[in-house]
Amino acid sequence: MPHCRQFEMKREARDEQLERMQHSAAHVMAEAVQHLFPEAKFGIGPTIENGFYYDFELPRPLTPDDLPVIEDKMGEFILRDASFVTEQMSKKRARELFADQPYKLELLEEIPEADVTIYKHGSFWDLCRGPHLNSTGELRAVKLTRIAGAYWRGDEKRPMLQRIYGVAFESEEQLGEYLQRQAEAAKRDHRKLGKDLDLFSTHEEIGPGLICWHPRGALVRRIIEDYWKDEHDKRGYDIIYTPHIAKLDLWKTSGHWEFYRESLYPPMEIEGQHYMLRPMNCLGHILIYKSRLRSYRDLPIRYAELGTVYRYERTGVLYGMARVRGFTQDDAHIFCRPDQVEDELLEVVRLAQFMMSSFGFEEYEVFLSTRPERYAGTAAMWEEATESLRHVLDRLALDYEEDPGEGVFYGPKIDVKLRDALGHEWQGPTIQVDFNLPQRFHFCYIGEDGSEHSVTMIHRTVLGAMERFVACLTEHYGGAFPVWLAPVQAVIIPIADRHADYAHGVEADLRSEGVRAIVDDRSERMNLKIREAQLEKVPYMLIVGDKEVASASASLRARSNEDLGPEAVAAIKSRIKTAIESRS
RNA sequence: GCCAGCGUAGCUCAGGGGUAGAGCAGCGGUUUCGUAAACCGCCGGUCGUCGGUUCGAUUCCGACCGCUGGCUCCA
Repeated sequence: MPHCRQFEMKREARDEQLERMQHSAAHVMAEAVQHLFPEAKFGIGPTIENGFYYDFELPRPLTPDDLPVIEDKMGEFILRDASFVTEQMSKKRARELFADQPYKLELLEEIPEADVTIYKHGSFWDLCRGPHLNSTGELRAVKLTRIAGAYWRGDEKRPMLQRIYGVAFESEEQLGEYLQRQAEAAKRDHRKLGKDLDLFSTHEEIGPGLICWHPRGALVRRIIEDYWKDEHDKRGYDIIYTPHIAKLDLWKTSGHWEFYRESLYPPMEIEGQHYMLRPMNCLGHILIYKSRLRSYRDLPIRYAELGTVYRYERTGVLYGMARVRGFTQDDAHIFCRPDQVEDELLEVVRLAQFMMSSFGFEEYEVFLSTRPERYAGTAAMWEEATESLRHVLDRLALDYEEDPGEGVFYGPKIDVKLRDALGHEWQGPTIQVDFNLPQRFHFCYIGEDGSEHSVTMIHRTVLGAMERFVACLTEHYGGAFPVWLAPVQAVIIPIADRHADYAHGVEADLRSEGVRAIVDDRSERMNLKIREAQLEKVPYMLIVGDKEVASASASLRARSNEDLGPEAVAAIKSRIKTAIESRS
């Protein structure tokens, strides 16, 4: 592969043989493309987490129909079993070899060493560091998975090349398993489950990236929000509400207008004043802080809001509920004295951890983002705050990765990232120190000495945004929400119409104890009702027929497909209540 | 925003230059059933929108809207 770019992402140690295969498959794919399109120009072709890709400039756009043709060609080359041979040569020599390959020439210029290596097999050669298989015949199971456009060197100002993605495995069985896993992951896709489980929708008439929460999705959200509010009450937060629009001048003062204009919805004019839909919640919180003088004794002040914000996102980036244009952040702003910063940060990270574990996320990645090129405040302030963040992470013995220069312009931050079913990484909780807004809005507190002191401001979410969080949660559980979050916790299934009254009695009994139970009293067969409840992933099914009516019981079935047999209604009730209380 | 693909009934999908079809859902009946789909009948669509080519367009072409896979971006 062209300069064998190592993927910078942290990756588990991979089977080296597999890596060689994927690497070699990329070369064979490039060879096939070269045969089919002699005028092809080659970009780069690295291995990635689950396979490989190669970028090409071609005389015509590729369509999905081209993939099998390329695969067939690759099959021929694999059969020929050409050896991979490496050769070291001077850059001068390489430039001659790649004289008609502008992208390769560009790559060559960036290699500092005097000599480079190329790998050859058959009639194909490529600038590459290796390693490779011994010969193409060692390739066992290769499949091209998709085509895509990709900017040369990831720069949207440069030409868009055509990228072909593929996977390679050591056997057909492994390839089959991989495809099977992909199919299973697709079933967890929140966009599919959102429709199947009737959780949310978007509408062309409303606009892309704007979510309508259906009753069941809204219920899941409400349970999360209620839990969130309770936990914030316990931790000394004050829950507030602030407006969704504000005068443009406010956003000019904050710097948002200047820094994020591209992501803002344009202002609207009302009574000769320009107003703007908010992209963030912080300004209302600041104005509440500033509504009176604050004493050092008042701090820290923690204002929390489930605040809906609107940001313009390019259409191509929108993704189900995970990347949208209107979303509700579980936001809070902490105003504190410099000596309180570290403890506050510590408590916020703990809260984020607590929230993640409450919702079953045991695996997530933590990133510390440091000072970018353009920044507010002073280098010393950044250093101090970054050190506090680092210290907090160390005190909690959290594994984290540093993202140098990836901080927001106004301060360093800690991000927690979750993965969805398809492997995408999404930012969940984020904790940011802000040096910008305190300056711009001059807020302060009165110290023991009676004079004004500057306040440190922390922005934070512990879930991220409700839309994205529910999307990740749905995928995490594959739609089978734990009992405490399940929109419907129990379906009571009468076997025949004559059992309906009893079923409704059981329903009322469960509901009186806060269990979300419904009776499926349609004139349908029990089998159908069970099937549908299973598909809806309802945790408990209570089947009631003659025997149950006679014994004040119900025959219990769990969505795990277990028939738990007959059980007294009182026992079922306490079983479900225990599950709810343990949040399992 | 960019590259490619897609858009047919509420959902999943078939079809294809002569104005459309299945299953499920819905509605009306029949059935009253013991752990993942009972049976019969009916209703249902300007084939995403607008424009063009054509005697004729849902089908071909273009633009737009939306969705999908990537790229770029992501406070």
